[in-house]
Order: sequence, then structure tokens, then C-alpha cells
Amino acid sequence: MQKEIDYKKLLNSAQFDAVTTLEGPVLVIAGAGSGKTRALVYRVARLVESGIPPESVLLLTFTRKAAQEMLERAAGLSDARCRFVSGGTFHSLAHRVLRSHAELLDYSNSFTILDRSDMEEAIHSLVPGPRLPKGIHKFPKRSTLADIISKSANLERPVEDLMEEEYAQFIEFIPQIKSLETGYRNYKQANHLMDYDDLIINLRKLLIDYPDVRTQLSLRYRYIMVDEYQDTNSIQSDIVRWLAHEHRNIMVVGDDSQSIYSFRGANYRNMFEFPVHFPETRIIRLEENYRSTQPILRLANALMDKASEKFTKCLFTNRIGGEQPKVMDTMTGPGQAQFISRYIINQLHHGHSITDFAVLFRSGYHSFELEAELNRQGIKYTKYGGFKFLESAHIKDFLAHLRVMVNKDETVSWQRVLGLIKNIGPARTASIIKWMREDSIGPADIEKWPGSGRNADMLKPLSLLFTKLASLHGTDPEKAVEQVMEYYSTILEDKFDDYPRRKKELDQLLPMARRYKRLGDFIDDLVLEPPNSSNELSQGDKTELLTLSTIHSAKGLEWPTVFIIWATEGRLPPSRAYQNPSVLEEERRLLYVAATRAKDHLIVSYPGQETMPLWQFNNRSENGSQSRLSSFLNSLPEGVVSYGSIGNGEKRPVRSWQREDSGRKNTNYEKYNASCVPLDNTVSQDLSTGDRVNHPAFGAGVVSRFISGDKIEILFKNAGRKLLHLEYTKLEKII
DNA sequence: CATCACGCTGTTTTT
DNA sequence: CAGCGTGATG
Repeated sequence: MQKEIDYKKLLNSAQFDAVTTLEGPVLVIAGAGSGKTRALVYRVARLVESGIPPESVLLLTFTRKAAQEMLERAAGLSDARCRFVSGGTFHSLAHRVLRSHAELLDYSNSFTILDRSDMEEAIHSLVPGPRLPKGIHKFPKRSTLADIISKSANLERPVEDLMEEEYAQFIEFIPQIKSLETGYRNYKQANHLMDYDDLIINLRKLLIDYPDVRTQLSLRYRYIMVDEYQDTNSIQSDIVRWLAHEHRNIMVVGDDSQSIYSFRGANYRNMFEFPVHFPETRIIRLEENYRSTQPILRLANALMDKASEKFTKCLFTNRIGGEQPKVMDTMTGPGQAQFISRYIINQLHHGHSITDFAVLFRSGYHSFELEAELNRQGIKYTKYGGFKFLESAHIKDFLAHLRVMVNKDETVSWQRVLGLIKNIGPARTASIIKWMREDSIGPADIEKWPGSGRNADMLKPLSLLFTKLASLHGTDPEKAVEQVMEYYSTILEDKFDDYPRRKKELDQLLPMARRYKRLGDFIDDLVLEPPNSSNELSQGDKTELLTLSTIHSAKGLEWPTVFIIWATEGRLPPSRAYQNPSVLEEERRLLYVAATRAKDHLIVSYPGQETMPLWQFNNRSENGSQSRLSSFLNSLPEGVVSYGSIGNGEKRPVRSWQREDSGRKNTNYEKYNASCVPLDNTVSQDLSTGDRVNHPAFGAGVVSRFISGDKIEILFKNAGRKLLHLEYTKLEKII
């Protein structure tokens, strides 16, 4: 099985150094497309080949999938035993360790992991009842609260400092939020819950406070590699230091210019600090780029040239020629969608394949218009990012049932499970949970619950639930999923009108569950490695749409042609305004990452006339929006990019329609949501934002915005919500 | 007590 | 669009 590898021949000299320096601390600064993954894969192979037991090698990556793929490659390359190398994320490592040592930290070893939405729910439930004095300002909502608390934990900064800087809107609530933070912490401890942040923090605590755990781990993992080091936060970098404390065989690989996770506390300065902590560090630079043409690299270099802090490196390639990157002003949002899809169609006629293209954008909803246009043109695409599988209500519901089976003290999930039953709301849920706690009676005794206003109508489903759960105690994951499905599908059908779609998604859980022996493991993995939204399963000949943050975890890493949608947006909160230098730095790095994914063609497209969706416009002052792009473009030397624009006189941006017609609030326009598509529906063919339409019953309306790939929102005068599901095929476009 | 209809507000990214 | 609060209804 073992094969001889000629490392010298297969690697360039910098890569060779990285692969063959096995002992001591190594920092690899790997520019975009410089064969970083290749270096890691070969190094794993080399380590195993040189006789080091695979179990004592640890490869920490950004996603577990990434680790598995690398190990698989290494295994194919040389020694099949590479598969036994330990690989995963910081979170999965922390999880593994904490499952056997959590008791040291006054946690049960069978603690429950809270995903982001659980965290929000828990925090929300701790907010004191009456919503605080009805002042002018509103108390932050649960997602913001979670943001603040999580960020404070990740950055290890007191809530008040953080809020003064980044959440200035809410400074008046600092005392309440501080006590909420403490309350949340106590709640987690009391109920044996850990959120994502706790996993990391508690692992560090173990490493620092318990020398025997530290030595044990250090002895176990004698050779450690960390990928995407620029995306670690300072707690994770502490972990790296302590893990390597005994043997100092640690290689970190990253690119400070490619840090895209600062919003969750990632600190690319870890790259600079590594040599400080390990003075004997060997620094290796990978600067030869094997991906892009020279003009694209020139843009990338020029972009980073202006960055305030960086490891100086300069990407170069031996490829000659290539087109200059193009910055395309498409005037309007619809224009942008049309431009991109026409470009693709045009190229398809010239022998390109549909998989040659990728469109990168900043956030989920930027792609909506494009998705609609691609659908109309029959161009197949896969979208990564945006809504998460785990976040959708039906998945959360389902998971909650599984969770209470594993841990019957799990209040958050109980609330969810019980609340799903008819006529059981917050009050009775709380009462039942209290009753279960205090009387510690077997769940089959639900009949004895002394709830107020209880009657057969609620007792019947309750006892059904409890007998089902009791009968499933200790069964295997497959059976559990099957049975919960049987119970939950009635509720599902009742609760959602798009029942079939959600059922189909739930059905995916069954094959997943089969791979596990213990239900708890299945749940942990779902939380630690949430599957992407459903279309991940359907790959094939498709153009890819990606949010930038999914780049590391999405399948493709490079494409012949890359479009970047760099949309303008509405006004940002003060802390996020583009005048803020750190925000600009963040944007700069994002643009760099996006640009360097392109092999041959790079087109940055933006709607120059800033098309804000109507709903956004209505809430904003006139001068709400700023171009994210202009500050970068202005700073580039001559000739690095070329400019183009399309004129599109006919389609007017939403904005001017607003001005002429009503001039301000749209309160006399009611919302009307319609399912757009099917594609052969001629009426929907060429609608775009700003178009006026006519409906026989409701009169004039205007296309407000795209909701998702197949829905548009139309604003009508005098049409109430009840009309939501009305036929809209009678819509006529008014030219 | 639970539920529903309504109106208002605010939106980036994810392990 | 979701998420939130409010007030009426059963």
C-alpha cells in the first residue's frame, strides 16, 4: 500500500521546507492559491511515513470536512494509515476532551451543547418579564443580546467596554445586559449547558488549570498542525500554545490577508504573535501562486499594499497573459442580474461549461435577484450559505425531541417540545417543567400533573408524548428518529403549510442517524457540524453561488470565472460605518479573498445607482447608502482594473419611483407576497424591482424586492394581509 | 391561558 | 421576510 513520494519533485522549495521541517514551531505564511493545502497534505504523509504513529498527529482545520478530505488525500498519496490522524475543528477537539473531563469544571460529563439558536432562546428566557421602562429606545432583541455576550466572551472584554465601542445604541442598557450575562452564565452552569464559546473557553481552562490534563494531551498529540490560523481568536491561540507546551512541534498555516471572520472575534494578529510566543519559530513564505493569472494577482497585491498591518508578501505566478479584472457598473440591481446571466449564457455558447462560473457575494440576500434571473434563464446553480439547515423551525423542533430523550433535564428543549402541543403555551409549559422537577415522578404519570385548566384535550396528547418518549429510552438513534418522526409529522402538517418541503428535509435525518450508535453523539455532531442547507446534497453541473464566509467550507475553491457582487447597502450602525478604519480593513480582506479565487476572469459588479430594496429605503433617510467599493478603487494604481458599465435606460431604480410617487413612507401600501415562478408563467418572466403591475382586484402595485430565489414581494395600495395567498397570475405589467 | 390578527421595525457574515 | 409587542377573542 505504501508508495514512495518524491517530495523534491512534487513541491516547490518553500513547500518542501514546510513539508520536511517536522520538529519545532513553524509558521507558514501561505498566500492565496499558493498550494497551502497541498503542503499540509504532504506533511501529514511525510509524518506518518517517517514512522510517527498517526494517532499522535493532530490536524486542526476550519471544518471537519476539510480535515477529512485532507487526510483522505494523504492516505491516497502514501500510507492508508493517514486516515487515523486526528483531525477536526477546535470545537470538535474541545468537545472530545470535555466529554471526559468536564467534571473537573463542575460540569456533568454529559453536558448539552447549545447551538446559536438555543443560546438565543436561553438568553431570551432570562430577560426579566415586563420589557423594562418604555423609553424612547428599545431593549436589544435576542440575537443582538447573544451577539454582545458571545463577542464579549470571545474577545475577553467586559460587556461595558465592548458595548461602548460597538453597540453605542444600547449603552443605556449596560447594567441590565451585564446582569443578563451573569444570569446566563449561572444558568448554563446549573443546567450543564455549554455554548460554542464555552467549549473553547473551557478547553483552555482545562489546559491551564489542570497540568495533568495538559500533559496527557500533549503526550497524545505530539505533532500539531493548524490550518487557517488567521481565523483563530486569541483563546484558540492560547489553546494552541498550551497544546504544544511540552513538545513545541507545532505548525500553523495561514494568511493574514485572508482573515474573514473578524466578526466572530478572529484575530489575524495571531499570525504576527506566533513568533513572539515561539521565538525559535521557522517562518516559511509560500508566495508562488498556482491559481490565477498575473493581472488578477496584481489586483490582489495592490489591494493588500494599502493594508495597515500585514506580513509583507507578494504573490507571483509563472502564467503569462490574461485579462485585466473588470469593474462593472450595472446601474441597477436587475441590471446586475441580467448582466451576469447574459454573460454566462454568452460564454456557454463559446464552449465554456456551466461549472466554470461562481458568483461570490457578501450576504445571503444579495443573491435573490440573481437567483430569480438564473431561474428564468434556466441556468442551474447551487447556493452555499444563507439560511442554515439547523436554524429552520422544523429542524429545531425535531431536534428538541431528541434532546429531551438524551437529557431529561434540558429545559430549553422541553419548552419547545411542550409548547408544540395545542393549548399548551408558556405558562403551562413552565408549570409542567416545574412539576417534573419537583415531584420527580416517572413521565408516564403525566395524568397527575396539577395544571390549571387542564382537560382531556391537553392531557391526551401529553400522555401520548410522554409514553412515546419513555418507550424510547435508550434506543438506538435510528429508531428514535423514526419514532419522533411518526409523532412529529402530525404537528408539522398542522403548523406549516409548506409541509412537504420540510418533511423532505427531515427525512434526511434518518440516514444520518444510522451512522451513530448513541443518540447523544448524533445530536452533538449535528450541532458541531451543521449540514449546509438542503441543496448541498445535489451537486452536479451547476454554477455556484457562495456567500464569502462559506468559502472555506464550500466545495469549490477556485473557478475559471468569478463574479463578485459588491452591492451597496443601507446605512450601517455607527460602529460599522465605512469611515471606520477597521471596517475598511475587514472589507479589504474580504475583497482580497474573493478576488484570488478566480483563475482566469474576474468581474466585480456593483449597481452604481445603489438599488436598495424598497422596504429598506422606506426606513432610511435620503442619503442612506455608501459604496463599499469606491474607497478601494480610488486607492488602486492606474491600470490595475478596467472599468465598464451597462446603460439600462428603461428600468428605473426603485428609488426614483419612490421619490416621484409618494415621497415618503409607504404606509398606504400594504404588503402582498406572491410565489413567483413557475418559470413558464409568462407573467412573471420579466418582472424586476421597481416595475409597476396591475391586479384586477387591487389595482396598481409595485414590485418591491426579491425574497428568495422564487418569490417576489409586491406592494399594493389597499390590499390587506388576508390576500396573501391569492392568485396572482392576473398581474399585468404596466409599461 | 392560548391564540390570532395586526402593526411596526430592522436586517452580514458562522464554528 | 422575521421578530416583537399589543389587544381582542375564545
